[in-house]
Order: sequence, then C-alpha cells, then structure tokens
Amino acid sequence: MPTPERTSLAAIIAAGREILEHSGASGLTMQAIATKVGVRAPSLYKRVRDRDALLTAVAEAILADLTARLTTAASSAQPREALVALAGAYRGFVQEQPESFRLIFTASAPLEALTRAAEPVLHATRDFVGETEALNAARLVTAWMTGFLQMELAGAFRLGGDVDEAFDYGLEHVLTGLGAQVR
Amino acid sequence: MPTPERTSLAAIIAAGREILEHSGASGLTMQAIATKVGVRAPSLYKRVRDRDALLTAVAEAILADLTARLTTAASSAQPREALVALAGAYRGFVQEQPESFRLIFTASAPLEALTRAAEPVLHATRDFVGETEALNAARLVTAWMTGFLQMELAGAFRLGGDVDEAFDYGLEHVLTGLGAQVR
DNA sequence: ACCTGAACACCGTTCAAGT
DNA sequence: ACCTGAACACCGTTCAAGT
Repeated sequence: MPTPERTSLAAIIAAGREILEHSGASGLTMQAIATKVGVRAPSLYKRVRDRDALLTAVAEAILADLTARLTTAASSAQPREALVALAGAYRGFVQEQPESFRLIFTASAPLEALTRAAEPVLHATRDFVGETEALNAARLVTAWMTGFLQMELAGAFRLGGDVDEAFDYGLEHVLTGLGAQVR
Repeated sequence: MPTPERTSLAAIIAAGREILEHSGASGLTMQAIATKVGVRAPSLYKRVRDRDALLTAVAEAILADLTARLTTAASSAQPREALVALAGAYRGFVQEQPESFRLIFTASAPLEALTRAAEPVLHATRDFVGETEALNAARLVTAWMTGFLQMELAGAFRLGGDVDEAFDYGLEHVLTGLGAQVR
C-alpha cells in the first residue's frame, strides 16, 4: 500500500541551503537535513544518491541564484558599468552567503552550472573587449573576483589596509588592463 | 617510568602532508596519520590539540614551503620579470600539490603564515608600482593568481579555450593594468 | 511506494590502565 | 612520561520490515 510522500527533493535542497549558511558545510549532515524536512535520515536516500550528490544539488541551486543576480546586475548598456555592477553583485552575494560561496568551488563541481554562472561575465567582456578576447578577459575578471572574495573571506586581507579600497583598486586596474593595448 | 617517544610533531606533520596529497583532505584521518607514524590514534593527542589544530599545522608547513619558493622565484631585479616568475612558481606549486593548495585557504587559516607567503608578492609590487600602491597591487595580483588556480583546479576552465593562454593573457593584462595610469 | 528502526563501518576524542 | 585498549558520541549508508 502506497505511502504519501512526506518531503521532496526541492524541500531537501532548500533545507540544505539553510543549514549550510547557518552551520557551515560540516553542519550539513544527513541527520540535520532529515530533521528539518520532517523525516528520518534513511529516507533521504529515496531522493538523493548520497551526501556528495546532495552537496552537488545544493551547489547547483546556489549557482542558479547567483547566475540570476549577475545577469540582472550586468544589464547596463555601458560595458564598463556592466562589469562594475557585476563585480559588486558578486561581492554582495558572497557577503550575504559566505558558506554558499565556499561550497560552489568545493562540492564535486557542477561544471555546467559554473559555466552558466560565468556567462553574464562573458557577455560583458565581449561588449568590453570584443569577441576574440572575450573568453580570456572573462577568465581574468572571474579569477580576480573569485580570488579576492575568497581571500577576503579567509581573513587574509584583515591585516592592514582598506579592503573596500583594495576591491575598487583591483577592479579599476583590471578594467584598465583589459582596455589597454598589451605591448 | 618514562616511555621513549615513538614519534614527533614534525613526523606527524610530514605524514599529514603525504596523506593529504595522496588521499585528499577527507583521507587525512587521525587513524591514517597514526598508522603512518607507527603509533595509535589516541597518542597523537599528546602532540596536537585536535584534528583542526593538526590541519592548521599542516597548512603552516605548506605555506612555509610555498613562501620559500615564491621568494626564490621573485629574485629578479626587473620587477616585471619578478612578478612573471612569481606567478609561474605559484602555478607550478599548485599543479604539483593541488590538495595542499586547497588546504591553505580552507584550514582554520593561519593568518600569519598566509601573510608571510604574500610578502614576496608585496616586495615585487613595491618595485613595480611604488610604495603607496604596493599593498593594493599585491592584493590584485594575489587575488587573480589564487582565483585562477582555484578555478583551473575546479575544472571551470575545462570547457573551451586554452588554459595556458588564458593564464598568460591574465598575467599580461594585470601587469599592464598596474603599469598604466587609471583615469 | 515510501518510511523506519536496527545495524554496520568508520570517524574524532577521552580516559583509565599499563609500562 | 608516553602509549594503548576500551569506550563514547556521532557520522554516512544499507536493508529488512512495516504501512
């Protein structure tokens, strides 16, 4: 005799994201998720292969959110402004959801979702430096932003200097470097 | 009656680094370390507060190595060449010891060790852009390198394009951006 | 057809007992 | 003074038994 479903994959992922931000990746246990969705831990295996697959699914959901935010932020017609707004949106997202940011580069990476998140950057750099250099330029911008945010989160910028100023400085000089002719 | 010491903190850290590179952070268990140094797991707690402190100690040892490599690489008198060599050395280190690279920004970060590793970068940027901008420039270079290597490791650059070319492109344009006047 | 208790292997960690 | 076995709490995961 069938039993009604007491939860869903969507609910599990949503619970996972909440627990992740609240307790970090180490607090994201099958037990904790099960309790939050009102079920016992073994039942989760009906919807998810194992914990690793669950982390990947959570990372995908996070990346979908981030992609939407970046796309909206980069809507300016001025390519330079679009990139500045995009960088600001990325930083805002990371400051709001630091544990989520940590996960997307840690979890058995969902490459397609990562690629999709990079697309607004790619569009903006295409407008800024042209088609031929667009991919390399996008990788430069993405790498700088991601590295900066990771180091800021790790506290590596805590000793001396103004972090906001360092962010603006980095962004300005990256954009200048992209705009200039390389000898 | 005293018992002779059967291991040492140095041996534990060395064993930790080997296991880390071989089996990843999740394989770096107290059991695995104990077996490698010829002791039982509870004995490790004579030398180390807990696993977290052990990870920090391993990260510190890794950073000391990395610092030495970067310092050597950046010894050129030409500031631009110094930065290029430094970036190459960093990338080489990460390709040799990817798990070690992952750990240094993951482990309850040893901030002083991280700061020390950044010092060769700071010296090189000071020579390149002058005293006032040195710190901001170092943070730009460090962030770009670290972000690039992390994304390369995560496989985010696996889809299309030449990764080596993207690295060179990024480095050139970062240095150009630093060298140019920002309007 | 989904959910559960019980069980298993495997963690980190503590501690009394050994030498 | 260091090392160990035994024990504990807590993981992820499997599976037979329930409804």
